[in-house]
Amino acid sequence: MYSGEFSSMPESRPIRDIAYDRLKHAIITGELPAGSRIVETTFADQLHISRTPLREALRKLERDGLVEYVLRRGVVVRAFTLADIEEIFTIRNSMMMLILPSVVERVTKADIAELRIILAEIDVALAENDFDAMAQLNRSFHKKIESLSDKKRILRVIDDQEEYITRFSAITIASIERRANAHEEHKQMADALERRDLEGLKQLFVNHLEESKQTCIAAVKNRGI
Amino acid sequence: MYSGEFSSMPESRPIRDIAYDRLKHAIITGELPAGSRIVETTFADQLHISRTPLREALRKLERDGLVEYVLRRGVVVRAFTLADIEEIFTIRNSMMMLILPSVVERVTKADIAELRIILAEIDVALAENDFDAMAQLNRSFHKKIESLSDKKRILRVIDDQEEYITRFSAITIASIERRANAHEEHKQMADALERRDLEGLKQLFVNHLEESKQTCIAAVKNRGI
DNA sequence: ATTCTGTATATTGTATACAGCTACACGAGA
DNA sequence: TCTCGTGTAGCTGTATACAATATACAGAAT
Repeated sequence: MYSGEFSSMPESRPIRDIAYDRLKHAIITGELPAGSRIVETTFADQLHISRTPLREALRKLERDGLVEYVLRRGVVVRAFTLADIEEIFTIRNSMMMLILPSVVERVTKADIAELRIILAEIDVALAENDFDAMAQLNRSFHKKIESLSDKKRILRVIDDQEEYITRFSAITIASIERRANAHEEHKQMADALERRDLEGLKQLFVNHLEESKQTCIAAVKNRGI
Repeated sequence: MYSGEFSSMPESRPIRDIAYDRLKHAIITGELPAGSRIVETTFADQLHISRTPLREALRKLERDGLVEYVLRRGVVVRAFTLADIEEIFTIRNSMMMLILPSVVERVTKADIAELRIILAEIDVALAENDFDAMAQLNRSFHKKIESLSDKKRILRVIDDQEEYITRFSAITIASIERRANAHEEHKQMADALERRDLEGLKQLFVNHLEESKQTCIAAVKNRGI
């Protein structure tokens, strides 16, 4: 029956997952700001799908904590308080401390090379003031380091928490000194990782995340959420 | 149309949430063991509901990580490895360390009294060898302590992780010496909390969770999951 | 003017219909 | 006996239909 824009992928995942990804992306990027109401018929029509898979996507987002469900009123994109941001960074920091030993243990020369490539790309993005690319690359850098660990469940916790703050990454990057400093810190991380210097790496992460948090909080205070 | 067993609650939550709770409970208690396939039509009939709300419940369980989804094959209750259990306790321990300061800061005399009541009830359950009651009460004890914190997001992480191991609580309690020791440790926790002895409490939790973990792992190794 | 109320409308909650895929059983041929 | 279709039953994926409820708004009563 359905033969819309997804038909090109014969082996494709269920439509509900595609809808889920789209909505999640829209929320994370801020395209759908906090407080937005997600009316099922409207969004279903917009995505050219029926309500059924859309609703299933909404149930997932509900469990993710990205949207809030009100009985008989549907879902609304959730807002965040400064306390939320504070906790998210705290959790993330704590989880990083837990996986870093396995990261240091498992890292290979090839991994370091990959990290250096990303850093070089960030250099370019920095020079070109390409904020979108920077946000993407910074995320890749962190993801790459995290992926070196084999602690799947801890990684999932980190991932879950990260989803919430990604929408503020643009804000953080907008800060001139912060984006330069962050880049410098990333380079030091790659170095520490190459030396398999666990303690050094831990300290770098603690500082890095603390700085990011402060920048994020300051920015949100100024602009509101 | 529907006038089944839920009709007695006119203001009730959506059926999908009731189905979600039921399935979750069944998984957590082990009534639905790992590997069980959840066939939509079968379970929908069983719960006297249609597939639609059941499917939405399944999407939530999927995000919880309690079931696994296979394309065009539906969902299966997920299995756990020892590595999973290890990580779950690690995460939980780490999160507890993060909330304990706020717990110690916010605890009141009334809270302590509540804890002592639970402890007295555990005394009774212990004497009567009522394992179910013990499991329930132990959980209440921990929940009560956790609830003293105001760190909502961290609490949610703890809660999420706890869901996974609850199904092993019966195993843990089955160990004679462990259940006596655990009770003793709980009493010491209440005392430390009353003294607002943060460091003591931290140490007690680290030991308590470590012991629980070891018992859990040993039991699972013997019986399999 | 204000408040209340009835009704229309919008939107969610649930059930059902139908299409398509997958796995498995069964039988034909080697 | 084994292998390889091939049909069929069972199940999932999606769409649609229908029911129930909340909201908005107009009009009546005060």
